[in-house]
Amino acid sequence: MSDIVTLNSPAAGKREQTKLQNRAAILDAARAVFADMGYQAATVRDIIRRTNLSVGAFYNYYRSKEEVYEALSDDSARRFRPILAAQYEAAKDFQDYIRGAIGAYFNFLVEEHDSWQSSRAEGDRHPHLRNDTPEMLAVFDQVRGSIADVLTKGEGLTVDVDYLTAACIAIAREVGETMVERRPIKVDEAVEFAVHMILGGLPALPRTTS
Amino acid sequence: MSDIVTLNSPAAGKREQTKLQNRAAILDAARAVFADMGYQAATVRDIIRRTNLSVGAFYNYYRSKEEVYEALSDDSARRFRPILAAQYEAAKDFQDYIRGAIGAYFNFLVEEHDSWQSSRAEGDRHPHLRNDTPEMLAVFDQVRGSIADVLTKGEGLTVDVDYLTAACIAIAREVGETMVERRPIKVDEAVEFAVHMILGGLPALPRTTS
Amino acid sequence: MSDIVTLNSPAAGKREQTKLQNRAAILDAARAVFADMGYQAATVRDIIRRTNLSVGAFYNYYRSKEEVYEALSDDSARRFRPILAAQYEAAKDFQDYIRGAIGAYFNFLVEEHDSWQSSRAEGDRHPHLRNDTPEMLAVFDQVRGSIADVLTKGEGLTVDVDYLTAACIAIAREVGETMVERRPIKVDEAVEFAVHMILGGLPALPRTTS
Amino acid sequence: MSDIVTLNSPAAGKREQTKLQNRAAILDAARAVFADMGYQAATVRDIIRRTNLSVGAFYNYYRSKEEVYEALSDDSARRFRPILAAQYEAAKDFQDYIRGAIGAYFNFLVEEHDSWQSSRAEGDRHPHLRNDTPEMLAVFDQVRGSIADVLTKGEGLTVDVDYLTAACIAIAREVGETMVERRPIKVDEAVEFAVHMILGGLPALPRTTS
DNA sequence: AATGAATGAGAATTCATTCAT
DNA sequence: AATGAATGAATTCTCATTCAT
Repeated sequence: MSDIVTLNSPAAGKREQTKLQNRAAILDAARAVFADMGYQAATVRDIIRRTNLSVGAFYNYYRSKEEVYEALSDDSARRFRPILAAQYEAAKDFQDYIRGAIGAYFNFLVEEHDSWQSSRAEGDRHPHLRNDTPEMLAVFDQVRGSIADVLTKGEGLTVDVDYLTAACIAIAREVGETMVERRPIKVDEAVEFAVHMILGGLPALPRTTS
Repeated sequence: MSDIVTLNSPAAGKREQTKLQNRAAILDAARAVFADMGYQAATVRDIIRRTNLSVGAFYNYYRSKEEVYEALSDDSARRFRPILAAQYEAAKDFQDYIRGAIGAYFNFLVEEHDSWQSSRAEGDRHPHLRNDTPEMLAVFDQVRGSIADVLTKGEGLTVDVDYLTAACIAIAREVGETMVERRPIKVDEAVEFAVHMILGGLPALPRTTS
Repeated sequence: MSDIVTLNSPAAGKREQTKLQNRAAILDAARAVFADMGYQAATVRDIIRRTNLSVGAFYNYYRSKEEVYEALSDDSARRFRPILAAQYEAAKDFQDYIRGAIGAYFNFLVEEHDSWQSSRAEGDRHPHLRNDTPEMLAVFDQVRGSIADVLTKGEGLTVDVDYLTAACIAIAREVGETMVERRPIKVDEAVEFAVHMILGGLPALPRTTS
Repeated sequence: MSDIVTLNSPAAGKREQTKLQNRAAILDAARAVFADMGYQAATVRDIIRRTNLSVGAFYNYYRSKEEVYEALSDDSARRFRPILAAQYEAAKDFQDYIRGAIGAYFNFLVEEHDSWQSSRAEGDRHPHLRNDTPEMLAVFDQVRGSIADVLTKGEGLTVDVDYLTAACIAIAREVGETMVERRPIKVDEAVEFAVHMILGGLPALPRTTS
């Protein structure tokens, strides 16, 4: 949830408090709504309905539906970035890094997932593809970037970086998605699977001639 | 005056011809539009704009945007099914099958890709996630099903089938996507990569205790 | 039905025959459709669907939906006019005329009614007002005219002619409507009722001072 | 600053005021439009055009054209019902009742008529049949019901109740219509006419054998 | 700031009419 | 003439955004 920063920040008058809370409320509602019906189908009224606020108030905080979308992306990215960075710091090598990043991502995923009521009401045509949420897309970009980063400067890996990045992100994405849809959710198991899938495949990959 | 009936394309009046062309034109336009902006964002007008036809004509052929969506899915599935089935027949074992299926899918992908102008014009918000096309979703479902099928009845594979299927489809999806976005398109290279990624990872996977 | 004149007219080539038949077929279909759903709600396709003809053919015979409406009016009026005229000739006095006119109208009504399948399918909001058919309106105008006519030149009737005409037409209309909705249809009974209602009321009416 | 709450129209904020006015404006416009071109032909745009409001506003107040229709019916019925009930109470016998009901109806008619600008602008195809307004139909139903009611429980009247009701309503309807189209409007005269027409005709009616 | 009604551009769909065959 | 697909204006309705209170 996005209220991490809203409380106890020094010099927060009651007014400022309320403003921050409302901002967060809108983001939370939007998160849920986008997850339920996708960005396009979601209406501003859908969002504020999950809120104590009025349509007007919505536009006091965000200039448009799109701005909320972006705020959501930024928010997620902002929260996920330090976690990923920490993994990066702590990592000894690529294998270590992958394990850390996947772990971080899967845990993040579970937290997010919990925070949605996931009302998942009517005929959801794309059940396996409701992670095109602004949040997730932003996080994917991060992970993608960091994987590419590690691979590029990594020890003599002469594989196709584009493909490997794509594969890593793909595995993380789909295995993660599968994970949160099972009961009970076993994060470690999923991490193990994804990690072994990636790292095990690695030695077998065709070498690039460059 | 004598050759009216002699043109030996069976049962092809000029009228019927045009109708088939129009039907195809709408499908093609819809394909492109869905690929460019996604199903939800696409409007009927967007579709017919890429066509010589009028709004009315659209509704002569399809009752709604959704019907086009389904036609597109059916179409893809229909074309892809036999190819996949052939691979299944020819396959000796899982490895064989995977290679065949991936190969078939990547070739299919290239064909599809070629058939779109891929105008990919302006504000493309999700460049890396535009394979949630009806076409692709239908094909994914196919591949997913057949992989699960092979895995299930396969020789003593005691891995998590859900995860493995997810991973396979994920790799195929994203590597394929990456492939078609590069110039020149090297199908074989991509197939090699994906296949090795999957098969190489296999032995390393955690065994299920069941 | 409108095919009274279509057969055996001298000098009718096969072509002319067909044309007349088609014309009549359209009118018949339109009659039924207008009766079922009203002029506004009826579509040209609704009309031709009850026909062997194509949309194009429709416009070969009539320039517009409205023209059919008018043709229907004309047609009815043309068929009803001589009947009414005959009554007028035969009538000795106002009472005689009223009886004759009402009788003619009610019989006409029953014929018309029979000629419709009266599919009367779905939610008909105005069951008591589906006699605003072009046909009926035209006939009403006729009757209205002739009643006014008789009254005006009639023997010293010093009543309000406008009102009396209105009342006569009203009674004829509604009693007639009621009649055709009952089973079995008893024309004579209805005629008796309407006639007595009108004629019985007559002596009681306030005299105009002129 | 002190009198904000003191304005003693009970619970009437300016906002509420405006809303009520808009609601009424839409109803008025709809009344006029339905009267001018009939329910079927009328479009929502026709209605809001006679208003200061926008299309959107229409849908803030009513969900569809049909809902306006119903609101109109309800409105009329609601206003007319008590008047009719009062007549029913006051009436000594059938004759009394008829006079009262007709009188009430004609007065109601004049009020309604006055409240419309009756723009009756262009191509008015059915000048003599524009009382198929939701308003009027609702009122007819009322009158019809109450007449049938009185007749049924009335003293030994062995006439055909269906026909008599139809005839009464018919006379009221058409004479009323004629009345409001004349200048000057003389309500009493019209009432006299209609009442005598009905009551005078009564003794002459054929008896039912039951 | 908060409210929620008003706005109006734009979406889906229908249908009278035209026109190529 | 007959056919029926094509056209596009017109209709209903939605929804992001603005604005008066």
